[in-house]
Amino acid sequence: MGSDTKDRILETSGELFRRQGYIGTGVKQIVEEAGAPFGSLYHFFPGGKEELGAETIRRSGALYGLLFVKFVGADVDLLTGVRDFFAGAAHTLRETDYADACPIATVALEVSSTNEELRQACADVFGAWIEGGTERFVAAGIPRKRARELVIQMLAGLEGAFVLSRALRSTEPVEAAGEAAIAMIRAAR
Amino acid sequence: MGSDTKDRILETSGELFRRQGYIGTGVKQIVEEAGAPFGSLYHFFPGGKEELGAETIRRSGALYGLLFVKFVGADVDLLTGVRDFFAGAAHTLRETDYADACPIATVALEVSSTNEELRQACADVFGAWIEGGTERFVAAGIPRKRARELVIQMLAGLEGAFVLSRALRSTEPVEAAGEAAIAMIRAAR
DNA sequence: GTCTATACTTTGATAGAC
DNA sequence: GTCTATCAAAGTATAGAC
Repeated sequence: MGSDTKDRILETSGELFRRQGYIGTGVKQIVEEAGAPFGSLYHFFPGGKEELGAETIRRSGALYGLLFVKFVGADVDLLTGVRDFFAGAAHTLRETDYADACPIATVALEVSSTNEELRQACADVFGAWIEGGTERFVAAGIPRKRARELVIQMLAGLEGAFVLSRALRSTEPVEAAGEAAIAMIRAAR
Repeated sequence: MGSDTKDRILETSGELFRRQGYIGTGVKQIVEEAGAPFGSLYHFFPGGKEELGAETIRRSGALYGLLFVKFVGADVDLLTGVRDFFAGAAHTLRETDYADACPIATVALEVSSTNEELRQACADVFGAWIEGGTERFVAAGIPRKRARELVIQMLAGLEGAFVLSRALRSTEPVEAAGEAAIAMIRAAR
């Protein structure tokens, strides 16, 4: 079924897009770091870099959504889960020298005004995150309308904190955004 | 003193970096849209694209800081000013088909792990915004420590909302982030 | 399906006439 | 200082042997 080579290419492109963005990552670098033959890229992705980009965005986005669910699952306290998720994000930033933040934010900003197909892929991922988060917050007893707004506020805080933390090389923004999310959730219950 | 041609180049690169990022913008496109001779770029920026990039980041960052001061000056109510600033950001997004958001966020994410000089330029801009905002919030009666945290939370919310709004083509995230900022400021007084 | 070689385009940058 | 022509390198994509 799933090809090993194709999976390796997608995993590698996901890592590189997260650190360097879509435009800043060359297809030669991807196949080289994936240990894949150059021809395989166009075998598995006939649409070239753009098709690979779209598939990478959706795959990385789905995985990051699962990471959130792992921290903030239905079985754990919402407040505790969110706190742990932000703490984990700060920890990962420090461990990776501020390279590993959101897997699709850089790409989203790069392509939003220049590539409609990739912009749509990013929009689908963000939309799924917002809807999934809203369901989780509703399950915790927050009214749906407020739940959706709250998820967007939390996600925006996280994404913006990643921008600031990566540039400043400090986890202060991520920690501050986590505190804001916790305070807002506490007030909403 | 200041050269017209150099100013036009910086203004053009600022607009293009905001929409397409640093890597996605070619020097040829910059001089063409600036109506400047190609040779002038290397006359005014001997360090090439990187020197132009650093100067553009600092210039655009300073201008955007002034825009915030224009909305949230010492003479206007803090809450009103912040509300108007977010409303203005949402309005600009709609007017520009979601192209004009933060002038340096795309560049910041692109270069944070790949170009130390440009990363430092972005860090200087964000640092100045945070410090300037902190002073304004302190002047409004908020304790310094909380003021700094609050400014970072507001700025993170804005930056992240820009990422979401541009990709989703909706001002909902920017509006939600504005509401969050207002609520947090209100609670801090 | 794998892999190499290569075509074609665009990029940042430089040289040199004027 | 202005402007054109051009370079070397890197980018994406393709052809074709195996």
